[in-house]
Amino acid sequence: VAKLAGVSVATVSRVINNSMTVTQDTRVKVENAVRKVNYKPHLLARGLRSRSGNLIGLVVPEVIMHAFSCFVSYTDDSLIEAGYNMILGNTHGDPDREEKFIDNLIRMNVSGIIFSRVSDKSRAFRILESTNIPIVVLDRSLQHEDVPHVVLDNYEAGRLAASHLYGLGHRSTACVTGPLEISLCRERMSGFLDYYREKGIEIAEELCFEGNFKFESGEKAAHYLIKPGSDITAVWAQSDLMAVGFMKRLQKANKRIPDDISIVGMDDIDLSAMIDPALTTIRQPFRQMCEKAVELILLEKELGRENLDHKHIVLKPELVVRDTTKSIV
Amino acid sequence: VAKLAGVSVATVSRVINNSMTVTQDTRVKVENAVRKVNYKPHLLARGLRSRSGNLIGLVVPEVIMHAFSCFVSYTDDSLIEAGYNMILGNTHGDPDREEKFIDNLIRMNVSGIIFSRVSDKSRAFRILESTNIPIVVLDRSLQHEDVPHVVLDNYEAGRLAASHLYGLGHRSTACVTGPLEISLCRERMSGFLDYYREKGIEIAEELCFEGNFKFESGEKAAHYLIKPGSDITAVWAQSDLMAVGFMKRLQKANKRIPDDISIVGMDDIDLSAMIDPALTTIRQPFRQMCEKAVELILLEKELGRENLDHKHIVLKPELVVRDTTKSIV
DNA sequence: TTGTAAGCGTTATCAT
DNA sequence: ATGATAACGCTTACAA
Repeated sequence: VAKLAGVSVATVSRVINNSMTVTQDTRVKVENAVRKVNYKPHLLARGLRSRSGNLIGLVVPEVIMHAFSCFVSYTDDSLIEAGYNMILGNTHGDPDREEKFIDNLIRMNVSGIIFSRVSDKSRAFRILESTNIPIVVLDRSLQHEDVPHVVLDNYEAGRLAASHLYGLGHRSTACVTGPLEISLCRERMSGFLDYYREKGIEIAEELCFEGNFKFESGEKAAHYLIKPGSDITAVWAQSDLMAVGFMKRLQKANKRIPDDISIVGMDDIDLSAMIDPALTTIRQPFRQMCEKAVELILLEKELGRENLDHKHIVLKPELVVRDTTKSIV
Repeated sequence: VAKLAGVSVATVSRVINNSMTVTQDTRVKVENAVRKVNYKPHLLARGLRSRSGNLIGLVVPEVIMHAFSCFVSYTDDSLIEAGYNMILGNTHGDPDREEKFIDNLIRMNVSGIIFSRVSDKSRAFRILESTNIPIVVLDRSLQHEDVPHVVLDNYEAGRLAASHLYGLGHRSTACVTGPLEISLCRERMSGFLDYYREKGIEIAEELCFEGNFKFESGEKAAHYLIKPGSDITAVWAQSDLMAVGFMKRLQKANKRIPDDISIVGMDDIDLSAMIDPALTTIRQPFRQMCEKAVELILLEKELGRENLDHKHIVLKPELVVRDTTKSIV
């Protein structure tokens, strides 16, 4: 290609990779030629030879859910910044697709995989163990796992919600969880329950409704939990969407928020600030999680998984008080 | 690799690519070997030689906006179905990033680019013209362009909103648009205005508020349009988010929806059905748009851009009537 | 039907 | 400091 400008292909490669073993003289010559032919190195061929491409895979269960579209956007940002390109896999919560896609990634020799697993049932790790591709688990981890990961302190999130409600005087509360096959949902619930337990209040099992993070399951939860005779004064939902569904059902039943029932959500999606009344919620630091995940995977690539000092990054949730919670003392 | 099982690499390649010039006998032999070593072809090396990889790029302005996260999800679905992998670029509405990313795609020799441009100002086409990579413009096209595209009939969407409101008896209406530098916003507005004009009603320029598709600009629009003395009875917002912002501001001012003012949105995002009252809106067939875009780009890859019969696919919007519009006759 | 060898666009090694 | 040349993992003429 650009060697039609005096030198050998090797030298061109050196110029492009800023090898310092090249004269200023020839460097300029090559750079001119490059500009003239408008030459662009082929990124994939590069990866082929040097055994290290510029591709990093991101695996998420559902792009259209707010939390994950944040992951997609923010991870992409950080990767681009670091000079990588992102290849995205949407598993739709299906372990088969998950496995298939990860297989694809391996076959592309990606430099790393950032992985938000479908559920605790994910089998995909078996495949990954046989390679030495750097991997970081994002958001959905298992407690006992040794794999590097970046997660929220979900137990603390539960305690935070509980402490806010308890502080406002609520003694009779309920909890709407995500799918309990996802371990972070169990952790959140434990945090919530434990806090109340420490205060001498045992939340009955019937007051924990298992939803699926979506709007409709929030509505269902309200239907199930708020019966005539129920004395619940507050609820924590493990996603804002469920919280909003809960509110909608309540408003239909002519309950007033927060006067009759206080509600806390989780995630702090845009919607939370838009609705009326605006939702009190627990914010997850999505952007920071993605930044850390990218940092970690780059580090892992450089040092090897074994030599990683801090393989486990745990970030803190933050309480955002708006208008759906109210003191009842 | 797997040629340690009797044959030559060429034969292995033939087996894997289902070349029919191979004996059932050796085929079985090779397949066994492949299974034994758990051999996986390198997808990128493949693309290098055969000049046709399995990668297709998707360029969107903002992953976190609902419409675009639909594009991401649905396009990925269709691509996976067709045996491709998607590489995603989030341009954040920045022509520079757009250009840079498209450059990257070209340098990876992707088999195609599906492209939802930043705005009419996008310079990226200049780069693309110099290659013969198949390209399909999704959603945001320019009227006079010859590039293959898949778009909504935005003019018709405007007419649809207008005809619904006119049919309900609304004679004094306003319109909240997206950024007018995006041509589809202008088309939508024209459709809306033209319909009313044909009925003998000229909508004054001051009654068209230019927003940016987001919630806040809907609030601003309401603040601007609904002054004391204004006799507007209905509004069309070019995005559901703006419609919801509009509603929120109205509710704050103690206007009743739809009794005092009818509202029509656009997109039919999940939120529309969640809020109270549920939003009447114009639905875009996002899934279908993505399917068509993938079909088109595959066809373009096969036939060449010149031999494409139908380069321009225009899909129809659909009115979804809910609770924010009401007859005033 | 199968093997041999060339080639895709890079980088890495080894002379020079 | 630079040039040949091999190599990366695959596909594809062409020859056998």
